[in-house]
Order: sequence, then structure tokens, then C-alpha cells
Amino acid sequence: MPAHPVRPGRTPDRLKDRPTWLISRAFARSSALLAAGFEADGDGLRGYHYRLLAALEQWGPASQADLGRDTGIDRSDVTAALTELESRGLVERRVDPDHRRRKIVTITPQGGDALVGLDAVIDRTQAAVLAPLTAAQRRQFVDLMAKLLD
Amino acid sequence: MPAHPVRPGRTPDRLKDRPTWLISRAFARSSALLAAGFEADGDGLRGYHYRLLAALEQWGPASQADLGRDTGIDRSDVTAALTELESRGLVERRVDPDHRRRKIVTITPQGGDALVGLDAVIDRTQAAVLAPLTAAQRRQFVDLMAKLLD
DNA sequence: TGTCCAATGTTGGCCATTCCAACATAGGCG
DNA sequence: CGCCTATGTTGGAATGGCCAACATTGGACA
Repeated sequence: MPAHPVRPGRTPDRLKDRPTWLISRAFARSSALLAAGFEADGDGLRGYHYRLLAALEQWGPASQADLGRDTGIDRSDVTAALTELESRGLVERRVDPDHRRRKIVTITPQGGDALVGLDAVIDRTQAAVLAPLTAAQRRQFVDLMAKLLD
Repeated sequence: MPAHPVRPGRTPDRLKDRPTWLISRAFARSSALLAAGFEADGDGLRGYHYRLLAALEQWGPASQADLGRDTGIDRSDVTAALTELESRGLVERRVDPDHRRRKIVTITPQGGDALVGLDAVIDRTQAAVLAPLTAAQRRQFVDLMAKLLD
């Protein structure tokens, strides 16, 4: 899904150097590239699924509430995304025997494979997004963005 | 955003340094701050309205299609936003006598006033977005983002 | 011990941003 | 003249983010 075309050199002065504008354009491009990648090779999965699988792979089984806190996804959206992941056999949910109101989510081997597959999609997208920058500029960019989000 | 509770230091490694992730977080924060600013002082107007008014103020009357290209807004969304602006008396639309399928949009004096008012909202938002950065880093940031969008 | 409070998962909804499909109409260009 | 493109419009979709309400469960603590 290509970002909506902007006529080169015709961005209003009021917008063109403003961080909020630059960020929104960067996001438009980045998410368009990401969507194209997921569409081509994502097997119907989206950002929420990737986030959840990444958290599970890194830290192991977790409750849904903890997953939400770790990934910045609302509890209700966690539920929906996990249902989709579960129906694909990428995660398993079972009630915590010690706290029966809680469900422990585990990533399956297939879930691990899917995650690796998505990594490739994601990595290709990073390369496309950063294409205009040199290696040094890329490092600077990541560094500044991290600071911005402190 | 996640203005939603995110456990600090618990972002999965697969996400935390990826440009697409950083960009989406930055966009979330930026647009949340922008929305808050518009809510407080924007008189019901939003980003699209500001972009359109800015383009009109700078280059004078234009067709809706040209406005879309200049501001990165889809034609259909231009139509909707202009309808709102028109109902507030901030722009005028009339059929181009030379090309009757086209509508020429003109900003009104009230539209100019509204634009100046929104400038203040926007400026405050830039400051909030860039708050974590030093002056030198802010220049670097704008510079890198501009390169990224080449 | 019993009562109240907080956390959990779920359902169902809302909003904003962006983009797309389809359409009628109007002009340009051959 | 006929074709093709541009234009404005309507309506819808995907994605991400958020919130309220609910039943259930367990912990805290009086």
C-alpha cells in the first residue's frame, strides 16, 4: 500500500520542517512498506501478532495481562489477537493452575517458525525505510529516535 | 502512545531498535500530542484542516486535487475536510469557469485567522514532541527525517 | 473468618488516520 | 467524433488505539 503521493517541492512552509509533519510522513511511508510486506509474506498476520510472538519468544510463557503490558497492547486487543494466533496453532492458552482467573500463553514451535518468517519481512522493510540514509546516518537516526521516546 | 501502561524496559528486543517500530511510536506520541492540542484549542479542527489551510494560505486558490497532492491527503478526505472548513466559513469552493469539473478553493479572512490560531497549537506541540532532545539534536533530527523522506 | 477490593479475560463498542473502489461528469487529444 | 484521463464524491475498509462493563477469582486485611 503505497503512501499517498506528495508533490515534490510543494509542501507548505508551515509544514515542511515541522517534526510532527515529518514524523507523520515517515510513518505513512513506513507503515505502507510494512503493510505491503505483511500482505506479501505475512500469512494474514499483523503488527499485534508480531509483537505478541516476539514477547513470548523472548521471555517465555506469560499471562495475557502481562503480555499487554509488555507490548503496549490493550487487554481486549490481546485477547482478540491471541485468538487468531491460537487458531493458527502459533500459541497455546491454558488456565494457570495456581491462579485460575489467569491464562498462561505459550508460543508453539510453529509460532517460533512464524516469528522467524516475519523477521524476514520486517528486516526487508527496515532496509527499504532506511534506504535514503548512509550507515552512519542510520545509527544516528535510531539513536535520536530512541532519545525522542524516552 | 502507548499512553497505555507499558512496563518500562520490557520492550522485546525484536522491536526496540527497529526503525519501523521507533517511527510508529514517535507517530503515536506525536499524533496524541497533536490531538490533545487540537482538542484544547483547535475549535474542532484537526491535522487535515491545518494542512489544507496552510497550503491555501501559501499558494492561493487551488483545485481540490492539487490540494490533495500538496498536502498528502487523499482526494476523498480532502472533500470531507473541505466540507467542514466550508461550513465554518474558513474556505470557499466554487466551480472553475474554465474547467467545470474542477472546484477552486479559496481561503477566507476567517480561514486565515483560524490558521494563525492553529499555528500556536502546532508550535506548542512541536516543543512537546522534541522536549527530550537538545537544540543540536533537534536540528539533526529534522535533517535526518528530511533525508529519509527524499 | 468474612468482606471488600483488585486483577483477569472477554465482549462489544468507539474514534482517528489512511487508503481504496466505484461512479458520474467534464475535458483533452487523437 | 470516440477514447482516455482527471475530478469530485460517496461509501467502505484496515489498522491501531482506547474505554466501559461484566463475571470470575483471589488477595488483603479488618
